[in-house]
Amino acid sequence: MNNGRFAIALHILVLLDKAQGELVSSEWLAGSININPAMVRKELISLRQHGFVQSKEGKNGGTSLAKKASDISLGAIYESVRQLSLLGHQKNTPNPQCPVGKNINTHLNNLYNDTERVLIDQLNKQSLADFSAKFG
Amino acid sequence: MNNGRFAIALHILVLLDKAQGELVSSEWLAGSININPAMVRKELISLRQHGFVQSKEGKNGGTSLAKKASDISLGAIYESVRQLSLLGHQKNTPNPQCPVGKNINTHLNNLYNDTERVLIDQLNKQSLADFSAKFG
DNA sequence: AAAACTGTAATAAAATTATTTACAATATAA
DNA sequence: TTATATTGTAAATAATTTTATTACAGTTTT
Repeated sequence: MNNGRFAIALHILVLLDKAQGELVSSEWLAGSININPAMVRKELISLRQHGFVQSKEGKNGGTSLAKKASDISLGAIYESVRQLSLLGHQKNTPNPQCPVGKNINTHLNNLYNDTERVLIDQLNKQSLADFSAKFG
Repeated sequence: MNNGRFAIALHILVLLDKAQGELVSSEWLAGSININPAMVRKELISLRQHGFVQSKEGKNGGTSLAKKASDISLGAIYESVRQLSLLGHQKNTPNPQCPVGKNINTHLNNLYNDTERVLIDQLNKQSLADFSAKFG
């Protein structure tokens, strides 16, 4: 993977869970995570697109969870932030004249996909509610 | 993770397996992977330190596998190139005054470790010999 | 109409990763 | 015993990716 976004997304979602439906501003979220509010808003775009949260504009606006925390699996959160394949190898351009080079990307991709499937299954064993509960 | 090195390391090891004990030069390896020989040599340092390969200096020198391909698991290769934790979050410095921020790194680390354990177990189901056999 | 927000884009900075260059050391072979 | 091929390693540079900042238009509420 590649993704510090996972930590940010999960952090946001835990905070929203703790807010119990109250609207929370991006500035407040940013204060807990200790990053810039614009970064939070950027991640919120994605979380909204994936149906995890809903936002309200304007004064006293903010964001809340769009579904129950027990219905959001950590695997789904992972999938919302993942970009490339797990082990990276974006710009892999081996020599096509070599029998190994010619085929390695196919075999690597198969391996990555299988591995990532297992990783997501593992994450799916836990919901946001489970994770959030660890914070007492 | 973070690691394009995994692809390079595995590619090198497959090539060495195919060479059946013949010494292979870093230049030749670099030609198949289509990267610079110095990059190959850098990765070889690590592979040597992990006991996967052995090198011979001087004219007609090169590198060969130091153990049977069936005794090198993909999980061990992964572990040789991994640096930080799986999902990245090196510079995560949340607000310690927030009850969530204060504890999130602990919980994230536990989650990452558990997840990575499963990932490595999955990779360990395959040896270098198994992977190399896919190349006919 | 003022204030407190979100939404979004553009830009900049920092960090990471990859590449190149260079050359000393070593071993073989002519 | 000299030329050559090769590893070992470091330093410098370049490219890419990630993260952060700034800015401001659009929305709601008061």
